[in-house]
Amino acid sequence: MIEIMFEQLFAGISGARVIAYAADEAVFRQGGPAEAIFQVQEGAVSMVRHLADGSLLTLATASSGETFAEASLFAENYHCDAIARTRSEVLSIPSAALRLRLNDDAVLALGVARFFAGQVRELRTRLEIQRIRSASERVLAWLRWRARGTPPCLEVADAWSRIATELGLTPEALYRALKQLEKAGAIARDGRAIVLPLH
Amino acid sequence: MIEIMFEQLFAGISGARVIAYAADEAVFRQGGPAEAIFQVQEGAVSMVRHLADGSLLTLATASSGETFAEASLFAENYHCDAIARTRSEVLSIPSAALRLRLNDDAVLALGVARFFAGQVRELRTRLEIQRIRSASERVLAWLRWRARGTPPCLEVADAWSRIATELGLTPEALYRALKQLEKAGAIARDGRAIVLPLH
DNA sequence: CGAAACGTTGACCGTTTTCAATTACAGTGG
DNA sequence: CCACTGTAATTGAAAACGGTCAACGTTTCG
Repeated sequence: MIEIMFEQLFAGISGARVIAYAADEAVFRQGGPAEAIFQVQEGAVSMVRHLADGSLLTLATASSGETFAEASLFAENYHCDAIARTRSEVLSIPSAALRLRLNDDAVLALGVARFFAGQVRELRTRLEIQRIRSASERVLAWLRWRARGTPPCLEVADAWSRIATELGLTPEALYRALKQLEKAGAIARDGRAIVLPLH
Repeated sequence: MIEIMFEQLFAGISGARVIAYAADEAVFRQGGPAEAIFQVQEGAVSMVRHLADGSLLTLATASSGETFAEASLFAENYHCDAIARTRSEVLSIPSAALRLRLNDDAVLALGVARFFAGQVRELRTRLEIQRIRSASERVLAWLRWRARGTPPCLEVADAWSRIATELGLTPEALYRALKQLEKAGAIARDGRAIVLPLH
């Protein structure tokens, strides 16, 4: 869903390209000119801020499908480093042309606002799910959030270990939670598909 | 910061008013017409979705200063309930007038986009901090994020117990983490002020 | 003054992490 | 076609950590 919106939004902007980065390579540096807005195609990119005492603080990590450096639409310079965590491919959308158009084109600006509003909603939900302390309740909440249809079900495309990271759990804890939920009848598994029976 | 931006943004919109809600009272209901966008002044309001099987899923909880139902700018109906968790006061900004203006006024639309982009950044960082498992490292990351100046320091305005909630910890765990950080020399405390010594 | 919320500490318990080992599985090259 | 290699999935056991409960001191405010 995010990808589609993102692609639609910026379909009219020329100069988009996909760039590959090695692990630990910088996509951009704090203080550098804010030239583009990005979407991770493959891999993961962390936003890292250099603090006054020389230490580092990770502000965010964007994985496949997620965007980063949206603020480059509104700022002159980047306020953190973007470092590829692993070998990554990143779609880069130049922001200069976009910025120009945004000042005249209310519809485009509104589209951007709408896109960000959607991200806000998604992030809030992820945050709410993160605060659930019990591993299995957290996993169940995540599944219920992602599931579609009647009965609600979903195909898990990513590796479970990656999902464990998104959930703030260790892979082991996730496996155990899934098993427990299955045993309790809260979910049914068939390969990578999960079904949530209606009570 | 969020409050200021929010107030600025919607300063020109008429019909804003503050409404008080009792605990468990609904600000709006899923399916109802999306008539306003809100900011919590006092208390806390949860967004709750009704799922197919009749159960509930909490999507977000907005506390003092935070906004909710931004999506009412883009949708006809609310997609969840908003329920006051405690006695709350909520600033309500009618969205119909706003929607009209947004289609013509690119600057306002861009301001809204910028506002949401800021929220996205903040939420991403909170999410990143939430995944830190160790209580004291989580607290330290939060402090480093919020601290300003040299040496980095911050005044804690809210009650610690509220901050504990924001951090996804119990108050007890937070007190212990603070004590531990202080003993380790990672922070210095003076009443409600926290200083982060430069190494 | 008294009530209510906040702050602080201690002890115990349960869950998750951690570490380690094993199995399944996909891709690769002999 | 099969051994080989790396990654993901799974299970077990022990330790660590934060949650919970309980008690008490402190501050705030009507």
